[in-house]
Amino acid sequence: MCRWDAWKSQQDIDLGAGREVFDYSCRQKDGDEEPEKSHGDWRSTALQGTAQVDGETGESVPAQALDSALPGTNDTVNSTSQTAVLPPELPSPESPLDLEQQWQDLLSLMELQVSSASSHGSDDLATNYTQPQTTATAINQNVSLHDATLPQCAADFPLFNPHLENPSTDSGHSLLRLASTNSTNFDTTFGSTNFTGMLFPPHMNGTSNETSSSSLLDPLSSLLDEAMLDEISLMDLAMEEGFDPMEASQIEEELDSDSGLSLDSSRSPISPSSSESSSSSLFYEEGAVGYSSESESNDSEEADGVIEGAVGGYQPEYSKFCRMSYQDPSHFHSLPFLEQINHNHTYNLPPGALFSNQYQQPGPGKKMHLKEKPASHIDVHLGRDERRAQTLKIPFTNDKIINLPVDEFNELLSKHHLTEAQLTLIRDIRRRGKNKLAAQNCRKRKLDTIVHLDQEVEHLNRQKTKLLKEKVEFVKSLRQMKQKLQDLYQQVFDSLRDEHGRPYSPTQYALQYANDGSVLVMPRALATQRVRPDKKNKKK
DNA sequence: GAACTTTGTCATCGC
DNA sequence: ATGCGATGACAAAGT
Repeated sequence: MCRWDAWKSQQDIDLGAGREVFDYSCRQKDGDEEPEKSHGDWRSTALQGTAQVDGETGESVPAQALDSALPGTNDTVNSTSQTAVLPPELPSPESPLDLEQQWQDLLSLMELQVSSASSHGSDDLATNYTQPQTTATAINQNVSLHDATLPQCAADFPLFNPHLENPSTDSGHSLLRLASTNSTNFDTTFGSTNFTGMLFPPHMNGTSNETSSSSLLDPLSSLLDEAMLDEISLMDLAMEEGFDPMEASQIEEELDSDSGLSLDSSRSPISPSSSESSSSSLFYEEGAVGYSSESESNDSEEADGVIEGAVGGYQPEYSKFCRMSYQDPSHFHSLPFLEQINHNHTYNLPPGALFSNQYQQPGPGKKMHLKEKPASHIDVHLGRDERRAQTLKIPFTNDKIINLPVDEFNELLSKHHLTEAQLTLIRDIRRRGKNKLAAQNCRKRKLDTIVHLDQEVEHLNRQKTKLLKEKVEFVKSLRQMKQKLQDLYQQVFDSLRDEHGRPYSPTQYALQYANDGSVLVMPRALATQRVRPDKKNKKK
């Protein structure tokens, strides 16, 4: 600043006499550059809609598991056949993702079964369930529940294999093994959780209710009630944060179009209605409008035409090119846009824009002159180099000084016999002029980078919304599956009969899923005890 | 007149 | 070593 002040003072002293000579023609900006002003409010709210997520769940059903669980016959509780077979051969939950997938599979599986049962198996179930089976049920003797049967229901509810194992008799309690084909299925599916908690409804009065459902499937409940519901809450929150269902279709279209970065028209750089067009528009409107006329005037004055074409990209057409290029919103969608920005160093000013001649002054000083000295049109700030050049009688224009290539510039200097002061000034003018352009380019690049980053933010927000929606769908599926599992449990339990053909009391007995995959009917008092598969196998 | 933006300039860095 | 572009920082002018 001190430097500047000193210099300016010097300028005033040196050039004071010649001010009115300079034609500080007003920058066209005064009249025409207003559009460039606005940096568009492209930061508009992030798109909140999202593509519809396929709500279908449970597509890949472990059919073999169900099939094996669906013997279709009443050879259910076969006491001789050891381990009852409950076959859901679901893969081990290696990860939460796997577990989720298994849930999906199980859900679809159940849906199939339920539909099947409702369509043709209900009657059979009713009859067969009351039909005492000859096959011994896998009942633990101590509870006097021998010969518990699991009739036809097994066929309709493959979750429980009809081949009930006759549990060990030395356990001191009756266990009705309903199913166990292998030990890798259900237990692992449910994270090695003792199925007792899952399959022991508090009251088994034959009707499912909410209380029973809540306590029926503890693992499920934990899954849903803890993690999932939290996530639902998150989703709800996300929804509240601005998701507008009305925009969903629109956003969906955007996603479908694979645009990914489609811009709001209101933020389009070419939007004429927006007083705040995008920054890019600002840039190129500036380059085109703010300096094109100056370039034209320059053309008229630069008769020799040395400048034109001398410096690559400084043709007058360049400004138009830039403007047209960046008016196209498509340029905002891809990296080539940025590449263009980064490599096109000509999109700021035409060659003659700044120093077309010593009498033409670009720059903001015009307005000041209109206020202060409309007659002189002197721009103290931007015109100093020109004034100094004229004072030192530099024999060529500042335009040439700044824009000529190095070789031509040196050649030009060699052609003239210049004093040291003149050479110094010329080099300063060149340095400042180039740096001025560089600064303009730098600022434009910076703004363009911001635009691009903002678009990235929008895109990521859309992705986030989409994923949250998918998560909601998954949670819904889990809930449905949970309910179906509860219903299935209820039906299976209700269908069981002891050796006297009487149903088990839901208050005294419950189904328990052992670690080895078998399902047992055991007293509720023992339900809380974890069934050790190794011991059970020994009992077999 | 304060606050903010725009623009030019300088210093510095890295190529 | 030199030139040159890029960029942060600063200040003046403008809004």
